[in-house]
Amino acid sequence: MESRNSQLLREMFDLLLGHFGPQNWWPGDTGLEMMVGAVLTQNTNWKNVQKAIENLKQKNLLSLEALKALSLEELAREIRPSGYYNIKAKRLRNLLGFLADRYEADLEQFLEDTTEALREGLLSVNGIGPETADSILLYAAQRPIFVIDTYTHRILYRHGMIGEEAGYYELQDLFMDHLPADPGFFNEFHALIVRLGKEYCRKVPRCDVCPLLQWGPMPPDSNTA
DNA sequence: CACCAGGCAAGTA
DNA sequence: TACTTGCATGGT
Repeated sequence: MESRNSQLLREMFDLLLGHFGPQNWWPGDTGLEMMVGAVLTQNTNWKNVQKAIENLKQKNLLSLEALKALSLEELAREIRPSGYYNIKAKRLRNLLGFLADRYEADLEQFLEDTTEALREGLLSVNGIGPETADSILLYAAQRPIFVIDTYTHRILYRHGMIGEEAGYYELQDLFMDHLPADPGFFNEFHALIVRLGKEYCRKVPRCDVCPLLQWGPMPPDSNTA
């Protein structure tokens, strides 16, 4: 019995794909664009991130050389629409420094490294946590890593598949231990989860009963007044 | 007007 | 170790 979780997750994916269709997420043109997007989207609507990225693109600043040449103030001004622009400018700067130190500022070199080394390195950068690191691994480097976010936690919790206190890696293992390691599949699944979260699985008290996935109980969030 | 968004780090006890 | 707070714009 290839575990009940495996069945649930596959059923979940089929329902979501059938209902929403393919999401075609992260249509970033380059690896660098997706890495920058991964940082800029921290706790931020993707639409705001697009504006920031568009600013960089229009001024031909979306390259390692051009970004490195910008002062922190200039960089912050360009990414202003993405919010938290001062701290995100620093974080992008930290990421650029990491690429320079470890990979000679060569994205090809970066993308050839092992998944384990990349992940460990990315997590050592101030401003890059588990989700940002995994987003870069999945989208930019196309590694079979499942990205966990707040929606994933909320949805699985409300459907009784995890405890409320479950951590990032507990959730990630749930997906990665029970599903085939396919980057395209992980990409689509994560995008569909976010889509479901946005439309149906919001915070209490604006939480509706999910119309798609009704196989489990749906407890409220205890820590949201 | 309030609330939220593909998080993370620093400060506090 | 376990909470709490700062970061900030733009859309509903």
